[in-house]
Amino acid sequence: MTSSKATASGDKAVLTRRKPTQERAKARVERILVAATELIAESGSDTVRMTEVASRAGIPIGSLYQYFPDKAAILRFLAVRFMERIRESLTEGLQGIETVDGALARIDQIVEGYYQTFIDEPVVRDIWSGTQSDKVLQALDIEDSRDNGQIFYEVLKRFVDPAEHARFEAACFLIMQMAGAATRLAIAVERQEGDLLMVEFRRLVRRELESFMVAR
Amino acid sequence: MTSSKATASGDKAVLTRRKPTQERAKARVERILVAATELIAESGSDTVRMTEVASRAGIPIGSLYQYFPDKAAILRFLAVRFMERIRESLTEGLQGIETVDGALARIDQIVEGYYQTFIDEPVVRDIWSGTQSDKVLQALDIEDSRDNGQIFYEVLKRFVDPAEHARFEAACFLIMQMAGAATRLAIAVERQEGDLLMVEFRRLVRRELESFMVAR
DNA sequence: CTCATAAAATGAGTAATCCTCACATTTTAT
DNA sequence: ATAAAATGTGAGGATTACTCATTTTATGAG
Repeated sequence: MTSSKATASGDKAVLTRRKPTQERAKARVERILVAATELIAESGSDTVRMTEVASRAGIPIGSLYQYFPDKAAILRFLAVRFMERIRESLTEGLQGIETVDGALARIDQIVEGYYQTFIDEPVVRDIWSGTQSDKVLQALDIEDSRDNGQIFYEVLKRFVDPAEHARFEAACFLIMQMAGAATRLAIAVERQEGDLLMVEFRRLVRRELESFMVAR
Repeated sequence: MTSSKATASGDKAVLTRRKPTQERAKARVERILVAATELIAESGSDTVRMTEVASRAGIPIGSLYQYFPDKAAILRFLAVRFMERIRESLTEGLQGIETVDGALARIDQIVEGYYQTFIDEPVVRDIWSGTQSDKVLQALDIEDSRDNGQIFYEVLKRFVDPAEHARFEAACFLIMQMAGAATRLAIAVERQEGDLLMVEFRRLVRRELESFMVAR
């Protein structure tokens, strides 16, 4: 999934784009992404113009469209890249868990780290706010939550009564989406209030997980 | 807030529009909204064209812009109208609560009713999915959650230890946003899975509230 | 090295669509 | 009846995502 090829584009017309194989082409794609990232950081993804991205990247507009079928594809690429980053830190953060308490503490850290990432990176914040405006990205986000929830579930299910496994799986999925929602909310309000909301959210998650994790 | 005048539009330029005072004008505004609603129901808010709305409403494009400064304003109006509807049913649903158990049961009903509304009304679903694509609407949504959370808080705080009131207030706000997120998720996936997720969500809310509501 | 063929690059132009504004018409006030 | 205010109108301006015919560069066989 590192390349720009995405089967998810089967919405209206299948727009096949050149896949960068030569070095020069790969460098170009990267320059496009850098340019887009900079411009988003400067003025928000809504106001970014394709011509601006092209000129900032130092390439003609036609070349830009060689690699990205449309504007949304650029944002999508950045969003997917971010999702991959999150996935990694999630997988990493869940490694070597031994006890229920250990698990809960680790999850607390993960959620807090997630929030911090949004605070620190304006581009992530911007693109993520607009996640819901693109149906394709919306679907990707849901699938991402589902996958992350699955990872969560696999790691934690051993602490859960097998009779509750199905429910717990659903809960993990739900929690992932809610983490996104809570974080979006927290970054949208004043910093201080956001911090407070995240504290409450972490408590909520803990409580929810505790309710599943019987002492063993 | 029933009129189209909204202070929230202080983003770029203040676009003051004619406020319908004559009967004819009021009828026109209503026809615009009906036309927009129909078209959204038919093909989704993304693909609705202003010229289509106008012709469906049987008025020229210029007249449409007499009452709505831009396309987003129409969607916003419909969204706000929906928020008002929800607010009413929320206020109503919280009336005459006597016990903690009564409160919890009532809230369960409210959340379920909310979900049902989304399932039953495709237009609501469509506009709401796009809530996050419009910054202004996003802000309105957050303020709405805050207000609803406040209503919740006022009704339920008597069951909560005063020392926890501040936290509880934040939790109510958070829960409102999460209800929106959970519902959006539930309607985005297959019906059966959505039902399951909502069951989990309701359980989660109940657990969260129970944790605050000490027996009295 | 030379030429033919394929791949990639280019940017002026097309198409779609939001929205304006100068003028016409209708309503209200005196 | 007349002036003033409110409302109605739709051709066209403005923006911007995206295309495609043409030019440039790479490849490779003779």
